[in-house]
Amino acid sequence: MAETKRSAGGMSDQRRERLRLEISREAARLFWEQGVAATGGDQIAEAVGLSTRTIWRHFRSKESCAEPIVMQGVVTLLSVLRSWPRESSLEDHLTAELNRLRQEAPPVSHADEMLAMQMIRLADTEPALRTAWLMACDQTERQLRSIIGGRLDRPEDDLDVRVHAAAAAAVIRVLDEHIGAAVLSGADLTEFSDVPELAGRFAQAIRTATGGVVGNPVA
Amino acid sequence: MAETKRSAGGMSDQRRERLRLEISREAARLFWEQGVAATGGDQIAEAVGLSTRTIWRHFRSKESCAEPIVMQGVVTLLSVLRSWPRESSLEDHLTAELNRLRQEAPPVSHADEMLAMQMIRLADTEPALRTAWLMACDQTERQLRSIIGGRLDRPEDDLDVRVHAAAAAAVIRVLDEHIGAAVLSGADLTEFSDVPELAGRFAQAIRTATGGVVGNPVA
DNA sequence: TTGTTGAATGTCACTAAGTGACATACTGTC
DNA sequence: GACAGTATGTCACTTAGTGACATTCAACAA
Repeated sequence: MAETKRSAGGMSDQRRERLRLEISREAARLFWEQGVAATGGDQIAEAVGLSTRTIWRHFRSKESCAEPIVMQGVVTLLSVLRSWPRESSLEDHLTAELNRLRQEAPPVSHADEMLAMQMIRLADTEPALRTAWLMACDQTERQLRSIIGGRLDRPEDDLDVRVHAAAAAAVIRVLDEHIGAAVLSGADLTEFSDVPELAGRFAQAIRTATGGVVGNPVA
Repeated sequence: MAETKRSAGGMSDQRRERLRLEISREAARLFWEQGVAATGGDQIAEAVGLSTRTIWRHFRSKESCAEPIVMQGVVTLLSVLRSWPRESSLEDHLTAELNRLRQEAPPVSHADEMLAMQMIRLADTEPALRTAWLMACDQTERQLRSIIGGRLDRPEDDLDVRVHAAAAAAVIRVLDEHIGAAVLSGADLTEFSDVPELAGRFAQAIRTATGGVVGNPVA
């Protein structure tokens, strides 16, 4: 299990995150295969090869085991937004970056993306998982605050920044839910393989939800 | 405990909601006074005068006991929006209705509003309560879908309608968090007693978040 | 009044989520 | 190789939450 080195003062954040993700993968697989209620902490622990006690050291509750894998569904978009240079428009940057990622090694595996979509789907009917999904989106929103705050040269706890971040996070969530549902229904995958079109939809939605404040290049 | 009559086929929804609210009030009070972790199901049950088993018949989890009271923080706005006539602008309708409510009997007591704010405040540091708050906002969003769908003459599961509803719900949530925090910090209550100003802020935020689609009168 | 019916509640035993405490194993440093 | 600190395992324990069945209560009918 030891794959990465530890830095001074405890387990490195990176290693901790990797482990959480590993647990999350197994938990999500079990949730999907047999339902949340039918999956126990013992079962998750056994699947990942740890003691049950250790699971609860890394997650505060059973449902929250789904959060990291569900986050994988938005980390790509989030990291792309973090590298958004001030002189580019949202559409241009998104299109360029998503195209680049399509060719290079993808940052998140296809299997993980499927698991994330399955969890979001389950969240539609299982209240326990819905809380996990909403908490993941809440994290997204907090990260968007610093991104948008930086872009507008304002503190990230500024009210307007928070309002814009919340609106942006909300539309990203709905689009994610929509795309996930479509993919899982066996819909045409090609519908979402047109990168400029997809990037345009996200960009346009964010631009609209923030009243045009987030989208244009800034001086 | 019997206060309302039962209609055919079980407890009336109204009576059920009243009971849930009553439980929620006691739970919220205890959560605020001694923390969520230190409050047990038995304690909530005793405070409201029911058996513990009955608490779990009405709520799926301890944290969810906070949802109804937290919802009270937005029901007023939501009911005002539901009565929004097509020929009015959002600003006009909000101002008129909030003014009317200020004079007539308020639909939700001041004590309940304080409890709601306290729960939202706690949600900032207690993950367990944050899930309850986010779930309450999720309910708000679903109701906004039908309101916005009706206004735009579109089905409520239409993608654009869902996107607009999500953005609107998100900004309402942030404004609520902001106002709640300000009130609890002992800030000037008069800052929020200027009805036209307050209505204008909500209206403007919703209008912006929906790209101007929600706000104007419709033919 | 009395009997009947159906839903809400109470009681109690039980499962499972989650924690505290302490022993052990691992990992990097000297 | 000894040392120090952290992660993990083990086990007892608390408490959230459920299932099953008895009881109470409100409405309605005879």
